[in-house]
Amino acid sequence: MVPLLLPESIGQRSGTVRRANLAAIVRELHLRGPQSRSELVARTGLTRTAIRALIGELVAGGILAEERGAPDGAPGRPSPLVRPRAHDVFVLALEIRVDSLAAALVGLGGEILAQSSIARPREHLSVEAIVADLAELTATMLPPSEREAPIAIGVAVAGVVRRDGGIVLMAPNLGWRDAPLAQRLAAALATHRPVFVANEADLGALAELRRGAARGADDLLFVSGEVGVGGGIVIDGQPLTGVAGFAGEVGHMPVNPAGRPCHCGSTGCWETEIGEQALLRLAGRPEDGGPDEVDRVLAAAADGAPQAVAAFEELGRWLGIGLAGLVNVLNPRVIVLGGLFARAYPFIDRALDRQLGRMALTGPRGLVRVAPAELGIDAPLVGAAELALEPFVADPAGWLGPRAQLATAAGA
Amino acid sequence: MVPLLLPESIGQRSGTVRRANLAAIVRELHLRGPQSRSELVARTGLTRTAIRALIGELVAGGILAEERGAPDGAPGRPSPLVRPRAHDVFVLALEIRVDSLAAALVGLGGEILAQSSIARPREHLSVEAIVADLAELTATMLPPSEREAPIAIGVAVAGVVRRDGGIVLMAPNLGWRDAPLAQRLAAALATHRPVFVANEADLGALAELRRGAARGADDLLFVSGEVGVGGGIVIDGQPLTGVAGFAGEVGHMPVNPAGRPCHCGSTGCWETEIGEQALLRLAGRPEDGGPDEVDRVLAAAADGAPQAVAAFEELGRWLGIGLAGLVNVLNPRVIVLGGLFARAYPFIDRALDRQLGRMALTGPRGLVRVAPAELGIDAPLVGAAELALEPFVADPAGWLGPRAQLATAAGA
DNA sequence: CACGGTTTGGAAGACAGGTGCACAAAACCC
DNA sequence: GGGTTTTGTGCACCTGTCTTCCAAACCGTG
Repeated sequence: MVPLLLPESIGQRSGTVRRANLAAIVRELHLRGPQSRSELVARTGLTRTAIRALIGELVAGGILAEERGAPDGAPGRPSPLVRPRAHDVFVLALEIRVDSLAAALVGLGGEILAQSSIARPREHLSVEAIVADLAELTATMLPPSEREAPIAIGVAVAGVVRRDGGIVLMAPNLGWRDAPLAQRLAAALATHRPVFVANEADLGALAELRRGAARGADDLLFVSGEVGVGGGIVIDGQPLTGVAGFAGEVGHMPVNPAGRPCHCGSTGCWETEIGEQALLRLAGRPEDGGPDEVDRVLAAAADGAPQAVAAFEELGRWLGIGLAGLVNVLNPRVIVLGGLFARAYPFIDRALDRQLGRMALTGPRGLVRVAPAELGIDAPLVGAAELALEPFVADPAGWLGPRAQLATAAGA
Repeated sequence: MVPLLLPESIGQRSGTVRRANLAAIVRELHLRGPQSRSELVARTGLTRTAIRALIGELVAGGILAEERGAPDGAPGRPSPLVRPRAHDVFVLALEIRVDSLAAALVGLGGEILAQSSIARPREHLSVEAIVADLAELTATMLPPSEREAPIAIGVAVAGVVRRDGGIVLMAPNLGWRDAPLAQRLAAALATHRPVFVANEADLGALAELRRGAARGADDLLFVSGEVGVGGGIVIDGQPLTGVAGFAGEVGHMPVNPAGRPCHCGSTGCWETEIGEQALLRLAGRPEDGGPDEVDRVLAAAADGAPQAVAAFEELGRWLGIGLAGLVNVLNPRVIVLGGLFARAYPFIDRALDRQLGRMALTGPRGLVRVAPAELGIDAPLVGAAELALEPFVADPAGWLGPRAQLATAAGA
């Protein structure tokens, strides 16, 4: 797996090596969980001596802890187990959903320490109102005295976010345009910790890649059906944001120029064929019925109601058409379907595969793997935590304080 | 710009630093041309001392040369000019075109040292026959005694190439399937140098990014119209190959499910709306007329013939529809149009922009930049050279011999 | 329960490679 | 020709990993 953040300068100095090695150890533990020292030696290719010094520094810095590993019956001196101190190094993850707000505290290593959510009226709300609600929600998990305890804050939002993660350029469902969400949120939370904002589908993709259905892969296409259709692309472990943050807006890929007008101003967008409204239309229900109607269609399909089953088949067919285009452009290893598509997966499965087989160029060993999401509704929240943890994981040396003493020096 | 090749092990050792710094210097000179030593100091952020030692090693290794820079009127001791020794470090670039074969010798820094091509009958030809012709073509530029002089060989081919660049999985125009081109070519050229094969559109993209219309950018979408429609995607300086090498096959993106059958077996592929045959159909000419008919349509449009002009407008419209989808998925900084689209650019320009404006999500400052290719028919050949040079540029230390003496040691 | 075998942690010195500083060299300007 | 500026050069120093040797801790066996 490749670091998300690139080195700042192209010239490397000696210190770069140590920083890279500290990062390699922390990333390994973050992604694969606690390991023995000697496992880390094997994985990084470094010597025991080097690993010892690096881990010593990270333990002294309060980032990792070492403990006696469980005896495993193997001969030889047992190697201590190294684990991230999730309760000391953690982030606050937030998500602005269509009809709720969610928050979680997530520690290094991915452990969810606390989680909560509140309902939100499904109508346009100002940045100020939502930010205030998020602050209130946060207060239920984090007493005011610990406002600065999370090392960073990550936010998932259904909208286009500028590449640097500060400003929400466009969020149709919320009616936002050029909203300085990061700044407002920092003020409302009364924290000086950095706030990182990103698109919910991009973060869902990251979450499924690291902790969900695509664990182990490093290329992924994530397509999630909600009110609209969002997409997230990960290439070589890096989320693809695009120049302006628009990448992955697969819902507005034209698939049917003779089709219906889309609210984005274009015609025949994929979203108009596979979005929530398209499903309700196909099922002969009121298009604006919202999630309740969708649930009813799902229930009907589960009961075998012909119109519902047919509606999902048609949805699956259009899903396959769009995915075929994306496969031919991106050739990903895994496609993960989230939101509505995950819940409806058993009903769209066959039509989707058939269409994909017809239209996608087949690789040497058949098609890409298509799988429903594993993390469900929490995917973007988990992704927001990963986003917020990323700068730390990519350079833990920066968090070791002005000059953390080496373990050896501290011991003397 | 980011190295194309990733480090092998996640643990960094001290030696890594020197290798990375040698690579940084060579890459800088390769991409931006000859520079003074002090410019390199400024760009890499390394100290004069470090740069001196590194350049000394590269000069001693025969990779770079230092010479007195031209006096520029600035005060202070003049800094020597460092340039790549293009005549000592060069590659052989080959391209298998629809109706010709092309070859070039390209030096480090991108200088074309020699170039030639021969015609090829437009019919299916075996790997053996083409490989033999390529060897013959090569012999006209490179005497047998210098067979091993190029440090590597790069080949551009219109087909899907396995990610590792050894095997052509599928080349419809040539009738190949799982063709071991790299191995056969090495045998025919009687060389032990490595042979790298890649898709011509991917290489065209790389070439336009580094030496053509997208110089300076590091994200690019390249779409080229030939018999079929090929595409190349570059993200953060890295060509996107996809898991199996299929990435960038934009020609087979479905854009019109109610459209025509495509030779790939699917229906309504972009290629069926914007390929050579589509143009000829729109212009009311025989679909199988080939390049000569295409030239006639271009000439007619230049004369203002209504049917030809209308044909290009319709082509531009469909080009815009597909590009809008790609923009919404990839959000690239630059789109470069090659082949037919570059030649027809003045006639498709307006319709394309109009359609793109209608269907693409607009970034903060309007749309992406769309530009015709600069390198013309040579783009894939230039890209093949870049491909072949890449391993060298990414790690020149490996070419410095078992143990090249340091300049200081050599001087003593 | 003592013993050897095995695996791992620990400490000192070697080696690699970039930094910083003082000084010399080579240009320009007046 | 002297002063200024910029850059190359040599040397001591710092950071950081590798190598080597030894000690510690666990297993199995007699």
